[in-house]
Amino acid sequence: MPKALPVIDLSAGLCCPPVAAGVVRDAAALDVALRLKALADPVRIRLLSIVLSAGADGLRNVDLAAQLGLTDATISHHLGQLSRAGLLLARRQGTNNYYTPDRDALSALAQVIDPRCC
Amino acid sequence: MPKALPVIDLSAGLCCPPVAAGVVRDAAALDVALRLKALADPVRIRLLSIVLSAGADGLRNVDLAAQLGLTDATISHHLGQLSRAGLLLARRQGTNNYYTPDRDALSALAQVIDPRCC
DNA sequence: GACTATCCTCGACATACGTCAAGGAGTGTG
DNA sequence: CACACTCCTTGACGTATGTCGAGGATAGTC
Repeated sequence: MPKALPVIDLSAGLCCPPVAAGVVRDAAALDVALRLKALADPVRIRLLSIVLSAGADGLRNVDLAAQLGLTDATISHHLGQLSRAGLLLARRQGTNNYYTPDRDALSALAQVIDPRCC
Repeated sequence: MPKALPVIDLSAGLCCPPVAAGVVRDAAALDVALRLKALADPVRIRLLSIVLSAGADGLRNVDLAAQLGLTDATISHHLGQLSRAGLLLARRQGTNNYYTPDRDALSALAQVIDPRCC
């Protein structure tokens, strides 16, 4: 990518037809690509699976940093990526930030790239 | 990523439990992440959608280059990424290479990241 | 053989990305 | 107020990535 990617609001829900439904437009392709890019990292995959397997209360930055063996700065970076893509929800409580997955957003993203579904 | 990612054979079928099924192992996370990374590009999303919407015979490099306004070298690069990730199949015929989507692989990848499905 | 078409590889360039160390901003608690 | 804990931001670093131009390999045509 030679030029900077345009900034897109990814916190809104995904609303794109599946890639198999027809040739996607530029904007839709970029939207999907940015969400997938937020997911396309081994740390973030593990992070998501941990959060998905955790209780409904969610998990904190420190919890995840300890479990993944990375610094809190790095975890904060990854959490930011996932949150900005709308795949993770944050709930502030005192000094703590509890993160929970947005299962609807994940499911919607999955359906977009599934040529079988829908 | 400070150090080079280990090379993994992605041409084989995806065989991972959904991320919501439990905390995924390092290797599985890397496998899924690499496949998603192959998909996490606007050009490759458009490319896939074009190939998915095309006939069963598949499309050639030149066809896609013309439709996307990129050079054949760039298209070759993207096609290589998708093929190496096992998401695209190539069929050689004379000097032509016809590319078709691997719908099963795409569907499998979608199911891995879908917390609703399965 | 000469020419053309298709595809791939290579090298170069600019940009984006993951990680950490250091430090700052809030929010509790004594 | 002082201290501790949690989280985020910034700057720096090495690496990876997308794009192109140039050129090479193979197959088909005249």
